[in-house]
Amino acid sequence: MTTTTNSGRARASAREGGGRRRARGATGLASERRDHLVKLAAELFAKKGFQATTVREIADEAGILSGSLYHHFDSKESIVDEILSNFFTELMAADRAALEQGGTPEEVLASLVRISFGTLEPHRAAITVLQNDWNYLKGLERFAYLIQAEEEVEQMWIEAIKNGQTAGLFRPDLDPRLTYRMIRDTIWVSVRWFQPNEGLDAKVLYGHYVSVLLDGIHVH
Amino acid sequence: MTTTTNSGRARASAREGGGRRRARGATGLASERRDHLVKLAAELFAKKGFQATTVREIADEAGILSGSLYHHFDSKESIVDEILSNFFTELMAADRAALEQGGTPEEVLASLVRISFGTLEPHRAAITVLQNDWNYLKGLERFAYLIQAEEEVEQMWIEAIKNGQTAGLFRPDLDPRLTYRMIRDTIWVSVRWFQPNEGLDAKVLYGHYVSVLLDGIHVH
Amino acid sequence: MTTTTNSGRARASAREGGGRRRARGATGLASERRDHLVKLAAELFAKKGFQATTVREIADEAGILSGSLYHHFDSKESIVDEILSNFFTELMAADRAALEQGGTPEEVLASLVRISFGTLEPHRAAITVLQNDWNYLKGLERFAYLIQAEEEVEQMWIEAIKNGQTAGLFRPDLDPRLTYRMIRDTIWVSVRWFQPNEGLDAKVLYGHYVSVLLDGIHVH
Amino acid sequence: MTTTTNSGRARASAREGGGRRRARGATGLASERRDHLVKLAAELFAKKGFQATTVREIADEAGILSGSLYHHFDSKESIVDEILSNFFTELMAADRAALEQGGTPEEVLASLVRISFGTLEPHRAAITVLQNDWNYLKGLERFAYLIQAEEEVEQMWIEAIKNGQTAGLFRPDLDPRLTYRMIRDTIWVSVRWFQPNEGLDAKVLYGHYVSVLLDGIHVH
DNA sequence: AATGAATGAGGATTCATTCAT
DNA sequence: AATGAATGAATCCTCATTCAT
Repeated sequence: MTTTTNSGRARASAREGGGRRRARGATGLASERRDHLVKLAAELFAKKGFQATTVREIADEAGILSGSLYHHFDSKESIVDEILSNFFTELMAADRAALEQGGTPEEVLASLVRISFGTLEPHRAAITVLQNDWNYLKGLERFAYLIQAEEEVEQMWIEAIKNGQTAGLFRPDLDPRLTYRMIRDTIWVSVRWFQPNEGLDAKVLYGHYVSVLLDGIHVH
Repeated sequence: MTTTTNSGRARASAREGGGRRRARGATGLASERRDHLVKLAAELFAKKGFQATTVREIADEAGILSGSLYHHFDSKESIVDEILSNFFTELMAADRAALEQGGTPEEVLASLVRISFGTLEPHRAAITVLQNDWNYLKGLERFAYLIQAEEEVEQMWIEAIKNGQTAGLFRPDLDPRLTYRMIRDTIWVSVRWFQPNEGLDAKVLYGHYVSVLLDGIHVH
Repeated sequence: MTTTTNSGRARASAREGGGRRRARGATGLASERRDHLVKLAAELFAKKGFQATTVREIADEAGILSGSLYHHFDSKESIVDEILSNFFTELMAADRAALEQGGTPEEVLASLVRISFGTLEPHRAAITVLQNDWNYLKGLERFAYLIQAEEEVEQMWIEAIKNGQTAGLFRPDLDPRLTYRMIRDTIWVSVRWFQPNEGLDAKVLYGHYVSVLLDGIHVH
Repeated sequence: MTTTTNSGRARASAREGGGRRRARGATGLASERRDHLVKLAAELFAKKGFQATTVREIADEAGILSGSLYHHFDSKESIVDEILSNFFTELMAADRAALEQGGTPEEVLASLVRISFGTLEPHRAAITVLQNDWNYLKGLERFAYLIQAEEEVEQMWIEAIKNGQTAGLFRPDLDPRLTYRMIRDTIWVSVRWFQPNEGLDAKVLYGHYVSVLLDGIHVH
């Protein structure tokens, strides 16, 4: 079991070798305090970026001194690790379930899209960090597992898209991988500007995006 | 005249009152040395991120000492400023020209898309920085002008899309603003993974994206 | 409450909005460590000047690393701020008390002079900094409050001198403001060369100066 | 002959060893350009302080690049050296002349005071630098000669004061050295706040100061 | 007489992290 | 669980000075 993540599911390689702090209980429940701190940090990371957020700012937000954070976490990286692995664990579990449940290719693809949109609000911070700080984080060995997780997700989408093409539902001239990336990017990047309030909620955005992706902007 | 930008066109407010270094000559041509340094820095910013790139790394790349960079630039920020304003100046000039040239709404929109794709290679570094570091840079007063530039671009696109709807070419149920953002994001985010070599060049990507955006992935 | 001053009394405008470090406890007592560091810094500032004293020198004197100073202080400026505001707070409180206590104009003026001389030893460092580095420090916004403090002191002196003139004790042809400045300068500038040991103590100096100022060097 | 000073008179020890730049012609006339630069630098040193004034600021003021200053001067220090030695050379020459000319002790002392006041305007910058930056400059070997110059001045004053005491004109209970310093400080420190315009000119200030020093502020 | 590019040494400051209490 | 003090390495930037042109 890793020292910093509960799931471990999303994590391809469990970097052991330590566990000096905070093993979670067998029940899988972490301390509320810890979870609270992760949430505070997530907000800050999303707002200011991972690098630009200092450990002191996180501690200030929590009303403690920066050194005290290290009672809960190994490092600043382990906090963001927890945020990101939580997100991927949930996303992949949902994606797998969608594929296992089956249905028409269109239904499966719609499920995948809906799942992605569904993460936009509960995991807004994680997605924002991924958008803004991935370029930096990907350089750290510790986050290599995220690349593998992302590849697994990609495979699931490509499979769904190919099934749709085989079934004659989706245009056969489209490259499944490019199509996946286009959809993925278009959804996740929206965290940059999408504000769930304002009369534009996630459902409207979802409807609009799915509609364009499926039928294009042309009048047919 | 600002000390950090050549064009000034993209820059809404000329922040004077510092400028002890490096005004460009009346010809509008900067020194070759300076331009070279900007290019080196752009590569590094794109690869490692703005914050994660140290001034020393830029200097090392140029074969000089870090302090010597300050003979050419006021600050690290003024380097990235130059990179970004160059990009926006060119993009906006091209967009404006496309609108002025006119044509059918479809032609205009196609031009805007083609222009955006066309910046992907010459301004790859700028776009990458914008994708990865904007969250940080937007917090700096000095980059407020970029927000205004982006808004002007948005208006041009929205106008083109609306014209297409009025002409009955584009689906009237689509929100022009959401549509613009979807297209913009989808194009620019691709710098994250798009490598122009590999048998997948910008034209193929362009063709694929335009095709999906115009006609959707559905078989009609 | 400011983060850098204990008294706040001498400080005309409380510059809030930073203060992530070091608020003093409710008791108004700073940590001994901090006070010790301020004293060390004061000595160095007095000896070498504010600008010429490096943060590393202060830290060296304290036996810690330069970065560690920032656990206690926001900046080098906030250290000197503390030194100077302590001095002004005390001086002004004493001056106010002297005026409130009343007495003949001569007694009041003598009190003011005695108070000024009395600060020469306990606040030698602050006065030295004021003499040597004021030209630099006055350019910093943060020290604008010192100008106002000085003006309040001037008003108290001028009042005392005018009272003496009204009472027929002091020559009516003298400009109270010029007279004040002459006395003030003459006292404080002496820190430049006055060494309290050497058989010339502050009392002798005080006696000499008061005698000349009151009666002149002429034989009458 | 030194490389940086014309007079050499005020300079106790002629630091040779170079003379690679700017020897003055046998006529004692330096280039106008050089004198102009010294004047510009003097203004800046007086306004901002010696340390706080950068070589680039001086060059900017002269409309040249900072490196170009080194065609005229060895170093920043040699500029201030020229400013200060000019001042001392003139002051000492005048003081010597006053003593040689003789007269009653009162006349001699009055002359010395008048001479000091007389330097306030033409040498305002030098005196200001001396007041503000002496604490720093005195630490530099190169300026040791100023200490000797100052001592010579002190001796002249003390002699004059003693003569006055012997003649029964000045109070015999006063310490001549303390009296000198009091007068000297009181005059020179006034550059800090004294602005020659404003209806308060040097003559009024002179009259006031002399009057107080000679007769005190008491009504007799 | 001046430029333009660079040096090199240092300066204040930041910040993740450690650790004794 | 948390404090308070400190570390140590790095960061951006400054500036007097040099020198080939």
